[in-house]
Amino acid sequence: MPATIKDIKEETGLSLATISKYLNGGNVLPENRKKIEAAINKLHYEVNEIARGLVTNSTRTIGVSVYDIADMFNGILIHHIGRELSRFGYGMMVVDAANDVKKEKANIRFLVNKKVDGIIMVPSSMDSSVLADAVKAEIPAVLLDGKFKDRTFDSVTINNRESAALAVGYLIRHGHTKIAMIGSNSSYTSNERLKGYRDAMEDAGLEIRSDYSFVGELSMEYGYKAMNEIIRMKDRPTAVFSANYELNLGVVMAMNEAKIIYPDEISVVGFDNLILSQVLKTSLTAVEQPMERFGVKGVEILMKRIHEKKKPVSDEEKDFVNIILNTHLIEGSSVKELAP
Amino acid sequence: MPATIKDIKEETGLSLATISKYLNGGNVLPENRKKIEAAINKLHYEVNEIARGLVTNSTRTIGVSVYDIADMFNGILIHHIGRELSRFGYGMMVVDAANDVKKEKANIRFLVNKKVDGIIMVPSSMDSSVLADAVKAEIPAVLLDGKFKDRTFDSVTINNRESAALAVGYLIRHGHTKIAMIGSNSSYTSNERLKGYRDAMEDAGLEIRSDYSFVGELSMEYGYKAMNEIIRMKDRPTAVFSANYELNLGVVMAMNEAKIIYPDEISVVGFDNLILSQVLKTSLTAVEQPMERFGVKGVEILMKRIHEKKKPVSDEEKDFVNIILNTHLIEGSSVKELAP
DNA sequence: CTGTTAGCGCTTTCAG
DNA sequence: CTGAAAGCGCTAACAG
Repeated sequence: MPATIKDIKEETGLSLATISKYLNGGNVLPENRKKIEAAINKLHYEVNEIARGLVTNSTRTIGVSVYDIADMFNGILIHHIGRELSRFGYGMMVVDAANDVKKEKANIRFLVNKKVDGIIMVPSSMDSSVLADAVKAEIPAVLLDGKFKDRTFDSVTINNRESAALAVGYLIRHGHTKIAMIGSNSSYTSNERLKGYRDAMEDAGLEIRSDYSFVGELSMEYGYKAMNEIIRMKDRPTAVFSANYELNLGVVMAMNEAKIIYPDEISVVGFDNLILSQVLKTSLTAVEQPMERFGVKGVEILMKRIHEKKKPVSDEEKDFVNIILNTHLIEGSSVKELAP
Repeated sequence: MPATIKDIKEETGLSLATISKYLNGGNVLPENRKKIEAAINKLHYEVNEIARGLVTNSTRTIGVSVYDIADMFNGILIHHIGRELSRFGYGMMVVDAANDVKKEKANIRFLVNKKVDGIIMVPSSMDSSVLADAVKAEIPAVLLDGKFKDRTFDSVTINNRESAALAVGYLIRHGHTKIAMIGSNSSYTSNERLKGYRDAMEDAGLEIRSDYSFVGELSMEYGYKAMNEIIRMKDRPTAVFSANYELNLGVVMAMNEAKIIYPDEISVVGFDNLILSQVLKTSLTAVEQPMERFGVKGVEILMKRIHEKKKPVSDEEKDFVNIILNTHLIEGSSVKELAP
C-alpha cells in the first residue's frame, strides 16, 4: 500500500495542514519544506488524486468522447487535445462511442460519474440528448467538428459549407459540369458540406441531378458502393466530390478495382488530407482541415469555462461561442482540366 | 450540485447503508427498493465514483498507454480494448506518449495517481523503467505488442520472428534472392522482425547484405527515405520487406513518386494490413495481425490479475504469461514471380 | 433486512 | 506560518 500524507506526518512530525499546503504550492518554512521533501522521497509518496478530487470537487481530468476511435481523424484530434491539455496540467479520459449513439450516451454518463471537469466531444449525431447527463451535472462541454440541431453548445468547426463549395467550385473552374457528390446528412458537418455542394452548383447555374447525389453514411463501405454505382452509370459524371476521409478511401478503392484511370476517366476532389493523398500514385486534390487548431481552440474554450465556473463572470461573457476554422484546398493531380 | 446518497436518505427516510446496499446490488425489501428508485429518479442521483473509489480503493478504470495515438495501429487496438473492458464494466483512461519516453513515464505516474486498477500498455521502448511507478504501486500491467529487455511482464504479442520469416520466405519462394529489409531495432517487436528476416535468408542460404539492411525508426518518413535509397541503388534488390505499417506507407509513397511500377520493377511485402492494402491500386501482400485478439487477450489477462490481487492465489498461478497470437500472410499483388 | 458508526486520504476553515 | 478539527460522498463491518 502506498504512503499517505499521514505517513509524511509521522515522518516529519508536522501537521497534515502544513504538508497539504506544501503539496499545493503554499508557503512553508524552508526547514519544513526540506523535511517534507526528504520524507516524500523516502516513502515514495504520491498524491492520491481520488481523495483530492473528493474534497476539491475537481479532478483535473477532461473527458474526451469521439464517435469512433478507430477513425484516423479522431486519432489525430485526440493527439492534439492531449498535448494541449497537458499544457494546462490536465489529463484526459478518452471514451469511444464506436458509432453507437446509445454507447455514446452511456459514455457521457460514465464521464459524469467520474467527475471530469469538462468534456470535449466529437459528436456522432445532431441530437443533443447524448449530453443530457453532463448538462444536468453542470459540466461544461465543447463540441469539435459538429453541432446539435436542438441545442447550442460551445463548438469548434470549420466553415464546412464554404469549404465544400470551394472544392466543387474548383471542379467547375476546371470545366466540369456533371459533378456527382458522395456524402451524408447524418451529421452537422456532412450536412453542411451537402449544402456547400448545392451552393456551388447553383451559383454556376448547373443542374443538381438527384441521380448524381449519393447521400448515405460516412463510411469507406458507402464510398465504395456509391463510387461503384457512379462508375457503372450510362450518363456518367465527369467529376466526383467526396465529402469525408472515409468516403475518399472507398472512392479510391472502387476506382482501383474497376481499373479506372483517374483523372483521365473521372476527376475527384476529396475532403481531408490524412496521409491518403500522399500514398496514392495519383495524389488526391482535397480540402485540408487544420487538425491542430481543433485541439488548441477546443481546449482553450473549455479551460475558460472551467475557470469561470469557479469564479462566475458577467452574463455577457457567458454566451456560447463557435470558433470557425479555415481550410485550404490542397491541389493534387486528381482533377483533369476539361475543354470548355 | 448533484444529489448525494444523503439526499436519497432524506427523501426515503432509509439509512445510508440500505441505500448503499441497493446501489451495489444487495438485497433490499421490494418496498424500499421502490422508494429508493423513485428518489433516484426524482433527484437525478448518480453515484459519485470518486467517493466510491476512495473507500473501495478501486476505480473500475483501466489506464491505457499507447506510444502514439495518431498511429492507426493504436487507434484500432484502443477500439478493441474499450469494447472488451466495457464488457467487464470497466472504463478506460487513454494516455498518449506521442513517441516520447519521458512523456510516457509521466503518463504512467498520472495513471497511478488516478488509482487505475490496472494498466494496458503498448510500449514505445524496451526499457521497463517507464512502468516503475506502476510496479511500486502494485498496479498490474499488461504489455501489448511488446516486451521489455530488462524485466518480464504479462504480455500479448504476435510471433513476430516467425511472421517476418514467413513474409521473407514468401519472397524467396517466388524466386527472389536479392531482398532488402526496412525495419528498426528500437522496439522488441521490430527487433524480432529483423531476426526473422535474417532467419529466412540464412535458411535459404542467401547472403545478408548490409547495404540491403535499412535499420532506422518506425516512421513513414524513414520508410520513404530508405525506399528512395533502394530505388537509386546500382545493384538494386528485386524485393523489399517492410516491417511495419508506417514504413509501408513511406515505401509506397517513394515508389509512386519515383513512378516505379510494382511489382514489375520491384516486389514488396509489408507488415500490417490496415486499409492501406485496400486502397492501393496494386494491393499489398502483407502480414496481417489479429487486432481484435490483442484487445481480448490483454483485457482477459488483466482482469484475472486484478481479481487475484483481491483474493491471492497460489504462487504457481502467479507466473507471468505471454500470449502469442498467430498471423496470416494476406496475398495481394505486390510480388512478382521471378524466373528461377 | 436495516441502521449505526467509523473511516478511506485529502483539503480547508479557523485559531493560535 | 502552523495545527486541530471538520467533512467531501461513499462503503463496510457490526449489531440489532
